Amino acid sequence: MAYVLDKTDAKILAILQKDSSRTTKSIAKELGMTTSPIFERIKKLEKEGYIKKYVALLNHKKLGLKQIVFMGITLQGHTRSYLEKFVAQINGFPEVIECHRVSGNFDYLLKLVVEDIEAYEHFIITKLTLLPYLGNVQSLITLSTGKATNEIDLSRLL
Amino acid sequence: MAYVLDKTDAKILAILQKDSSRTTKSIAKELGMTTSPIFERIKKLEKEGYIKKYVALLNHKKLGLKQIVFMGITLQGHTRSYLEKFVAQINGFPEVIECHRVSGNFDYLLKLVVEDIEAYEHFIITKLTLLPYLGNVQSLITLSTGKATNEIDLSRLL
DNA sequence: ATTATTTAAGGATAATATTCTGTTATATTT
DNA sequence: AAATATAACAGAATATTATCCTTAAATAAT
Repeated sequence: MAYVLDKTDAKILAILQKDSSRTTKSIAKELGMTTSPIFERIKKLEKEGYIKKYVALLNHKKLGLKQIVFMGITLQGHTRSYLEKFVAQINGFPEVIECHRVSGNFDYLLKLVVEDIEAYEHFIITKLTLLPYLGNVQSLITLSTGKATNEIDLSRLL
Repeated sequence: MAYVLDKTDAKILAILQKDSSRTTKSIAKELGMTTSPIFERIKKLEKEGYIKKYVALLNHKKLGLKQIVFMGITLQGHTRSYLEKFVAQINGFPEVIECHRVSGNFDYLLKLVVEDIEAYEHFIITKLTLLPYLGNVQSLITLSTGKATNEIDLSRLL
């Protein structure tokens, strides 16, 4: 039987997805509880898979990766093997941090983080265009980012 | 004078962006050092802003948010005040986790995480269409996600 | 070569994570 | 509704880590 979250679990998730360096003590205090149940709940949330992992989010601009690019891609063939091969190869490109199969005007939508436009061009020439069955490619160059978060809306559960 | 990363710093960042629950002890062992320098370097990386924050990544599907949608949006007016107002209002929508000003066929590219298509439609009707100056809207419904990470490519620094 | 400056090592301390036990509340069964 | 089983909590004890401090080694500057 599936484990169902209560509001306390939701609050813990809300806190941790904002700042996972929070201590159980600090969370316990905020929620008016002791550390034991908070600790146990967090462990359960991890074990049950509600928490996928803990990561450090880096400042990509400071690390020299200033350009975000989205690409809408159309493939020429759509057999299962084409699609699988495409995704497999995309997974090997560290520049690509997201690859979504979509419905609409493209087959795939990619998100890339690269140094600059020049590096983007280099990626296209040396990597992307080597993929077979590639159809149309449309680039969306990010000029600025107005919002960027990984926080899931949990208000429904709170 | 700007602080420049060495390879040890890059390795630490690479480790932490994969798993920030790693202890300094564990990292120290992996890099053949003691905990003190690792600890100090991490603190410096935080202070200098290379590490933005630590977060828990949640399993959105398990939390009932199964649908990812991208939206290409065109505005009717492009004065500064239009754009600023648009971004400000977008920031108030928890469904929208990313909002990028882009060049190309759209003005903005949005990424949303919602329960399902129905919830997406509800978002459009009750929230998006209330925005003034809205021009064309194109939806890209995600069918499946072949890759999704937050890990920045640090190979250049290693 | 000599002197600063930075970086690491090693150990000490403080804080937190983790475990354990007894208790209370909640739910289930009869 | 009473009895029983189950789950959640509080509080304390222990194990690990984080954090700080001092000294030594390494690197850079003079």
